[in-house]
Order: sequence, then C-alpha cells, then structure tokens
Amino acid sequence: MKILIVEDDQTTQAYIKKGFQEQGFAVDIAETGPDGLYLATTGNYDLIILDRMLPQMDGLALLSGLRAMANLTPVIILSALSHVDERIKGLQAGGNDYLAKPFSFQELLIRANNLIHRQQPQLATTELKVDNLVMDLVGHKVTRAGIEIKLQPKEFQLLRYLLEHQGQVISRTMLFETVWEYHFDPKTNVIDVHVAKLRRKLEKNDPGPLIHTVRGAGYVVRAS
Amino acid sequence: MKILIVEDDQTTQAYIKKGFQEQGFAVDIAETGPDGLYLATTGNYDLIILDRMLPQMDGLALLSGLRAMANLTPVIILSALSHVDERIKGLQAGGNDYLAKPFSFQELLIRANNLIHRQQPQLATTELKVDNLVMDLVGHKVTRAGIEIKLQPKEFQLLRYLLEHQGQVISRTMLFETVWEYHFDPKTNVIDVHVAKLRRKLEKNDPGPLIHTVRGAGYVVRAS
DNA sequence: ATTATGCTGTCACCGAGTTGTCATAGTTAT
DNA sequence: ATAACTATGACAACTCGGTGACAGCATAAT
Repeated sequence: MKILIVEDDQTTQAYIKKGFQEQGFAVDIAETGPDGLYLATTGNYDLIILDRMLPQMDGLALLSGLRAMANLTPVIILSALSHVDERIKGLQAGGNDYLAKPFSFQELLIRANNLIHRQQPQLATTELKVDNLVMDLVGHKVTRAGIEIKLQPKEFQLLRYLLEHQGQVISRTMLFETVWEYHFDPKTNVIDVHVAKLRRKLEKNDPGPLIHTVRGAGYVVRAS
Repeated sequence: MKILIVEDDQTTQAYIKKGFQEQGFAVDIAETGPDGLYLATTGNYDLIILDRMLPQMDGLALLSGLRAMANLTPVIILSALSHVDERIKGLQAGGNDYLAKPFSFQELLIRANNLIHRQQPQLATTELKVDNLVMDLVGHKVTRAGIEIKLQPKEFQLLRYLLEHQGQVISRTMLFETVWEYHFDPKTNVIDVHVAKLRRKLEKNDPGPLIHTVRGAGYVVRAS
C-alpha cells in the first residue's frame, strides 16, 4: 500500500508519515501543490492525503486538477477549516473524506483504511506475549511455557485480538466487529463458546488463567 | 454523557445502543421522527445519532427542524446513501458528521468522541481519580492507594458516574435515570443499598470517606 | 462423486455471580 | 420526642456466562 502526503507543515507531515509507516504503508511526501500534483498523477498511489492550504496552490485546485485528469485515487482532505461550507467545498472538489485539524491519527487511519478497503492494518509486531504465553504471528504458532498449543484459525484470531489489547477489557461488540466482522448484534454466544475452547487449550498445561471474564463488560487478558 | 439514537431499524438500534452503553454512555432511543424531535429538543443530549430514513419524517427534516430551534447538539447522520450529493445534503441540513451504512461501531465511536470532546480530540478520559482512588476505565480496574478493589458491575457504573461528577451532588433521580435507566420513581432503596456496599469496599483499607451523603438531596464524591 | 476430516456455530441447561427487596437499626433535623 | 431520612444485613430472584453435545459447512482425500 502506497500513499502520498501533500502537506507543507513539517510537524503534521512527520506525524502522519511516521504513523502510516508504522502501519506498514509506503509513504511519499510532497510539500508544494505542483509537486503534489505531479507525484499524484505519476505515482500510482492507493490513497492521497491532502492538506487544504498549500504554498503556491490551493489544495482544492490540486484536487480538481487531478479529477479533471480522470484520476480517481481516493483523497482525504485535511484542513483547519472545519466549517460546513468548507467541508462541502472539499467534497465537491472531489474529496472522498474531509478531516478537520486537529485530528487524531487513529481516526485518519480508520478513514484511510475505509477508503482503501483494507480490513486490518499490518502490524509491525511479529510476536505477542503475556506471562509465559508467546504468539508468533509470522509462524502462526502459539506456545505456553515452551509447549506448543494448536489453535484453530478463529481461536488464533480471537487470541490475537485479545493479546493486542491486553489489559483492556474487550467487549463482545468489539470482538464481533473485528474478529467476526458482524456489524450488528447477532444474538448468539459464539464468542463465549470460543473463549471457552481457547481457555481449555491455554490452561491445559499451565492452569494460570490468562483470559478473565468481566461480567457485563467483556473479557481481558492479563497475567495475574 | 448522554446520547440519543433516532433509528427505526431494531437491529441497528440495538447494536448501537449496546455498544455505547458498554462505553458508559446513557442512551435514549426514538423510533420515529416526531418522537426523535421531541426528545432531542427536551432531553439535553451530548450527541444525537440520526438515521436518515425514518418512518413519517425524513431524518434531514428532523435535523433542519432542530437547527431551526437553535439547538446545536452535535448530530451524526447514518445513512445507506453514501453518494457525495447525499453527504452534502446531510451536512447542509446541519449534520456534524455523516457515516454511510454499513459502518463499524468503532468508527462511530471515534467520531462520536470527537464531536463530544471537540476541544481535545481523542483525549477521551481513560482514568478517573479522586484522592487516592483511581478508576481505570479501559482495564475496568479500581484501586485505592495502590490496592485493587473488586467491584460488581453495578457498583462500577455507580462509582463511575459519581466520579464523573465529583464535587456535584448527585440526586437519586439522576442515578436512577442514568445508571438504572428507570424513568419513573421506583419507590425502592436500591441506590442506598449499593452506595452502602460501595462504601464498605472503598473504605476497607483506607477509612477516609469519599462518598458523602447530602441529606435530602443525594450523594457527593469529594476528597475531604 | 463420495467420503472423511476438521472447523465453526447453535442450543439448552446449569450454576455461579449479581442485583433488588425487605425488615430493622441508626441518624439527623425540627 | 418525633418524623423523616438513611444505613445495612440477610435473603430471594434473577441474569449472565460456561459448557457439552451436536449440526452444518467447507475442504481435502479417495
């Protein structure tokens, strides 16, 4: 995945760049409108993040130009101008989304992923740990105290998500969204069932519980 | 934090409601446009989530009506119509954000938090404190002077609400509305009972009282 | 094509954990 | 002193999560 950031402010630029790189994106930068337009038309990007106010050229002019060339790369507009009229102008110029500054990187990332149609950002991590449990994401292997534990795919995904958020209580809603990709309440106890199976496997050789139930809220993974 | 969901589809409605409740929001529901408008104008909400297509009344009509009454509560519009023109219409009618269905709850939550905590995006609180008591909302853990205190779900909710309003006297009516979701006078002393249990747990290791009774009015949390 | 195997989800039941009721005791204000 | 309000212990009712058995599906092997 390759994205282009068109932004003259050094701080913002660095902030976004670093964030996306950590998520495994290839990032190019343009600091001026003309540079941006040139790269955008030649670079074959999956996404363009465009600052509204640029030296030499308004971001929206760049965008209009790009669309005039029938280039349909998704564009997220960043701007300090958050008023409705401005947002409308941004969308009318061909922007796919409009984010007012200051924004959180997490939000930008979600919107970016939405536009790229990517489900799960690539994580930089290759191993997840808690207590004596190790999850090797690359080798798809889980071991506890050195003993390998065979997990089924769903169990693996589930454990992965819980480990990625260890210490946080994860609600069933969150699990349905991310692991099952259900975007409604399915009125079922699949999660409970899978958690039960996971627990049995994880606690077979070492009875220390890792997945804790938080009644009325969800589950947490933590060492204690 | 109190939000209103105006949505006729039962599934979506239940899904969003549950999700927000898990995050500690108080949630009201309206299924029709007129109901929604009535609640929206009288309920003093922090956020309204509005379905675009409602029986009897277009969601946008509701929104226009609301804005015409100078009500500025942030509104997120949900809609199956994702085309730019539709999004523009939504923003023009006074919407603060526009989310196309199907959407993920996490995205909705982020946008909701952004609108509610506009001044400091993404710094939604994750910890509440008073004196030597710390409530970790993400990990669902409560500690006093470093010692963990185990709370039952209702006790947790109750304490959370009190801490979110520390220094303010909270009436039983308010607690019934937000923590118990009773919208009438239930003629019971559940609250007293739960406060008593809470106090016992909180004061087990450090007798300094945190929850103070205000005779005839309710309870306050403060350090002294 | 048929069979075998393994994975995922459904369901019903059980029991632990949680919550509310009530009776009684204690406290405060007038 | 009395009335109104609040605290609390014991218990009953209920709710939610855990679990085993099984069904449906997909994939791989024959």
